Amino acid sequence: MDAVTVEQRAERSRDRVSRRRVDKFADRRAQLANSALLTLSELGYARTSLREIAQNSEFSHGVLHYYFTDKVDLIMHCVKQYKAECVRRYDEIVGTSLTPDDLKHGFATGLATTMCEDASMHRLWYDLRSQSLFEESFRADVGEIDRSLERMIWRIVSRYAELADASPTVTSPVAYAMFDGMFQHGLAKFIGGDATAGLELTANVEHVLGSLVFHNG
Amino acid sequence: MDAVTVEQRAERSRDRVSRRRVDKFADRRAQLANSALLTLSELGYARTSLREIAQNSEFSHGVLHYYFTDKVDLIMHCVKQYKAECVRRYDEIVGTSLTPDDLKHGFATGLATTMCEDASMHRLWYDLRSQSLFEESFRADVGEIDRSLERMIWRIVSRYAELADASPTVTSPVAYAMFDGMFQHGLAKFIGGDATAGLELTANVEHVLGSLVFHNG
DNA sequence: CAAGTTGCTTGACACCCGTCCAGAACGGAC
DNA sequence: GTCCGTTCTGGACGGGTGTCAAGCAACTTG
Repeated sequence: MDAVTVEQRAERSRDRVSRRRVDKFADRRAQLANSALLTLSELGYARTSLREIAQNSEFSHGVLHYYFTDKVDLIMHCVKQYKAECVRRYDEIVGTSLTPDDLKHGFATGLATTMCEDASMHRLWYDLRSQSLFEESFRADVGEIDRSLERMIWRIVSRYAELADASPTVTSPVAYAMFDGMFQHGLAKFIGGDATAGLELTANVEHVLGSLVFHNG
Repeated sequence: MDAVTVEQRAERSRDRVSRRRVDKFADRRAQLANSALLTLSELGYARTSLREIAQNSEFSHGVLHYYFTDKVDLIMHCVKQYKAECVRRYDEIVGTSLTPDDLKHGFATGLATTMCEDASMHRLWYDLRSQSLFEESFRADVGEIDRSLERMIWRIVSRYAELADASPTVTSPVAYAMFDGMFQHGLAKFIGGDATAGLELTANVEHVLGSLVFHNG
């Protein structure tokens, strides 16, 4: 009588003894989330409907409720996936440089590159973050992503200070807020059609990071 | 046969020879825009419908199309009104201080005050700015507001440098991006329920503004 | 092969949206 | 009073939305 819920399907799928095959349920979820991510980043949260998402995938709209409990569940799964991808990108930026100038330049160009190449994804992030100011149910996940980004920025700043034999002059939240602000305004410029936005961001980030530490001794 | 359009009504109203009475047409527009602003700041752009706006006013939903051509016309009128109010607030902050520390402290507390008192308005602003990354028709107005805010910040920074016999170490766009970033993150914290967000913003802004200039001589 | 589970499609449901419109209510001029 | 332009109401229309359930297809298991 009771319908099988998405949670129960996921549970079964996790409990399956035969793990020869990868978990098809989670795979489909990820695949659908990926389609949704494309549509979301193109239309924005408000204008994206489940039917639109399904139309840009190879499935029909009904299947979304087979893999996700409701729209919020879908969106949040997309956001988590986005977060993982985002952190991965930032991780690539860190740790490859051994001198302070290398780190500074690598960070600045890395930010500018992802800003231009993944502009649609980033505007979706800012869209969802704005929505979380109204919709309380978004805040937990959005807040978690925000904190992970802040930690990422702080790793850059403190590592840069370490390499330069210096100490940061700002706290972690302030550093994140500053770079996030610059990134956001660069993104707006870029989406507005200004092709120099990337180079501008690179220069600005380099300058600010350089002036964010105080040399010891 | 042709219906009288909103533009024609506005035109007649402007052309009216007897100006003893204030322009009732523009008055009602402003009144309705004000109701709309309240609803918008409470629900956000996506979830606000014309019927909801009308319900929070003392009129019916049909009248909105008597005073505004369509939904975008209404929203944009609200945004313009918001912009005027916003600039007014910032103007109150500037020019009352004669020492650099007074200006620094006045600016920091002013920012924190409006962040807490008008939190809903500010989140609407960030909402609309995010929407403008997707909806091109929003960009002109949003960009104009953004530029006016940048000019306002730059007046603060350059005036502070002048009072302190120093020179700014960053450009106008970077200064705006930094303070905007801090404001935005403070707002998120405040709306998330953190009562110390105001004081934190004050301290952060004071610190950053102080380190944003280089003393001459 | 047959039975049963899972995956997916299709169409329906109730609701909300922006827009438009016929007409009621109002208000001043004659 | 009548008349007429302005202001406002409330409902209708077409379309889009999230959600759900009935049924079909495909695959797994006995």
